Amino acid sequence: MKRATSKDVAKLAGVSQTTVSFVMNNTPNVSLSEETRKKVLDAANQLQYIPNSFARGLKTSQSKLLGVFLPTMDNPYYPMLMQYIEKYTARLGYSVILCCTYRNPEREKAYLDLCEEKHMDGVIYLFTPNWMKRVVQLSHTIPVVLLSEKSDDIPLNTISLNGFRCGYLVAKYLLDLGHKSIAFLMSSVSSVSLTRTKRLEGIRSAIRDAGLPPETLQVFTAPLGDSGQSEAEAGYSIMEQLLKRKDITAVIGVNDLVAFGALSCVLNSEDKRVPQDVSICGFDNIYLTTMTRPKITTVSYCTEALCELAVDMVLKATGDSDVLKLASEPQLIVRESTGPAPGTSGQCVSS
Amino acid sequence: MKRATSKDVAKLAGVSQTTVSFVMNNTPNVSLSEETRKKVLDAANQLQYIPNSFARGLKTSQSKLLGVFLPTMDNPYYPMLMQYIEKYTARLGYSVILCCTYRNPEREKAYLDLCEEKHMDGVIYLFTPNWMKRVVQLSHTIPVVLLSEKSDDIPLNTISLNGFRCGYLVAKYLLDLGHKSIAFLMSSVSSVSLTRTKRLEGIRSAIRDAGLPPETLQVFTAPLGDSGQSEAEAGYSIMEQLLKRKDITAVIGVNDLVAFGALSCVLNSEDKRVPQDVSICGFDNIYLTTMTRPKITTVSYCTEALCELAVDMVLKATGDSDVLKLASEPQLIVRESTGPAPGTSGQCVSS
DNA sequence: TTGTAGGCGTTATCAG
DNA sequence: CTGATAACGCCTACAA
Repeated sequence: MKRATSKDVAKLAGVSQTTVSFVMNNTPNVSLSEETRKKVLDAANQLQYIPNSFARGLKTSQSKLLGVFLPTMDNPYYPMLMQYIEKYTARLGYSVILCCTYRNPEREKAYLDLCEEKHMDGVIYLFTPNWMKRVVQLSHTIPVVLLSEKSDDIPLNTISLNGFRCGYLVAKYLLDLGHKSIAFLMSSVSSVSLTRTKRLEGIRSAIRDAGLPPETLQVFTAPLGDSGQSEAEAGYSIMEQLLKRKDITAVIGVNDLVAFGALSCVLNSEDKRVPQDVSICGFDNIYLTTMTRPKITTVSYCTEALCELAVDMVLKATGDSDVLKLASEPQLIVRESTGPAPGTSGQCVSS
Repeated sequence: MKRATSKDVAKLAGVSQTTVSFVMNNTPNVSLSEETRKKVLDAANQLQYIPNSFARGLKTSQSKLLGVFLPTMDNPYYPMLMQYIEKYTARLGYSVILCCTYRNPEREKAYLDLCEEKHMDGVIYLFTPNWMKRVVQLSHTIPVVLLSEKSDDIPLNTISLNGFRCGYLVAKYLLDLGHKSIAFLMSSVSSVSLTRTKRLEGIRSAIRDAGLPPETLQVFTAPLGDSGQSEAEAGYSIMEQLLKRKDITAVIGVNDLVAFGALSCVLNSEDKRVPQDVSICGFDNIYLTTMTRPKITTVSYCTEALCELAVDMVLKATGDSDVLKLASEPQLIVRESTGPAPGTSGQCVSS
């Protein structure tokens, strides 16, 4: 049973294809009689007419498709953003294609090609591209927005997550709480990402500003397993080591997953408590951080708003307009997993 | 700058469009000279020729698009399946459109329509549809596969998660461990789903088979917040109540998220320990279950294999062939969160 | 082995 | 206000 075409509708309604098109699209600057309109609508309904998007695309070269690039779904951060994007685009009449790269440049490139082939109306990157050259090239054809870390030398619209500021915020907060020996926990995948590097820089900067020595921060990187859960594993295993030491009083996970792993570890130890003995915090504000007890202190970027903004930018972009660079103002979300350093009176020195 | 078309390539290569088409598609039963082939390939390369999928679709009515329906991304179970599906389809040259319904029938219907409009080559449902009539209708046009609970009266290809068996497995396991008073924890969204009902039936059946009274199982439902994290919240808050009682020795979450919430609660209590005082387990085998300490006992359905199977079914389906019904054979994954009932010698009675 | 020609279902430009 | 008619870019008999 073949699908009804606009021609069929026209025939049934006793009008021309053109008229059908006008009615279906509510074409402006065309006024048709109520009668014709109704006739067409009825016919369309009766035949269950659904416009063929191929034909339409051929004419309009609009696909109503958006490509969303992400490295993995294993970190809930990405599905969360994905969902925000989907929720918003659906309202605008666009659909979303999942472009999961697994941090594999080949896959990334393949999806980039796909974007052209399918004439996607826009591309949103939730991480820093690996094929920068190709992405920039693509951006001449299709609007691209990066929702990740900003790199000044990239000529692409980007909404920066402002990793530096995130790191600074967290570190300043811990420093104000009296912590003098802080650990930064990275999984090995972390090293890849610009965002994560920036977070580290931010932390270091806060320490410097506080007049403390660089040794205040110690960085630990766990070897990587193969699967995504290894981020939490990483946090757990590094924390196991750290528990043997007396000096560390605060732990910053490179993201919430790592922080979660670290927290699990401490929760399982007999002698240490969070936050009385160790403070733990992360970045991203994924839902996990509110599901644990204690709930995890973290940094949020108003992700939903940023996602909507990214969509707006991508859809509004008119050809090669000026490159837009925005930075989110991250917010520290203090919850239960952080507190004054042990042996401190605990006054919060912040302004 | 307009995209190159096959006509451009033909002109540059000094051949006809037809030849270009032949070369690009490696059309069988056509042998062209190495020379022409190379000429065309070079020209295509030089012009960065990418076939226009609209035009191609218009002829072939294939979109190389798959619609994946899921209720939410908040439960990691769904992103996990989504990722499995994406990983596999990408290899087969298909892309995936995220159809997130938020359990809202209107959205679901809208996406169903979209599937027709975009001529998707297949649709995979990761939950039980709400517009069964519409889905069945759609299935006459587009292959549909359900990866969820089987309902005998639904004329759709389905891979059943076999919720009944899942419930049975878990219950039998706990019963064998000597538990005589078991709680089943549901969030209020759970009540919607067929899968979850089946799990409950399976549990009850196991109890019956063990010759124990129905009161062995007590069912608790938490009121629903608005967001997805409330599944874990539900587990947590119900567990808070249960901790005040002495009778319950084992808790089954309607899914891993609920189980996780329950676990968090117990972990935070002073007097109870998992699994010594309470056993906790769930369903789905999401990555969270291995991230906690103790790791959570759960049921797995070999989801990756099932996802690939679903994709195969959807792509191989030739028109209205016979409806295929498969059932997964779920596997109990015993981890650290379950153990013998308190006061039991703890022998495992299982064969 | 290669080229010609027609059509897929829309939209858009013109006349009427 | 409505109706022919011509593309859009590709595929595919069929012809050469």
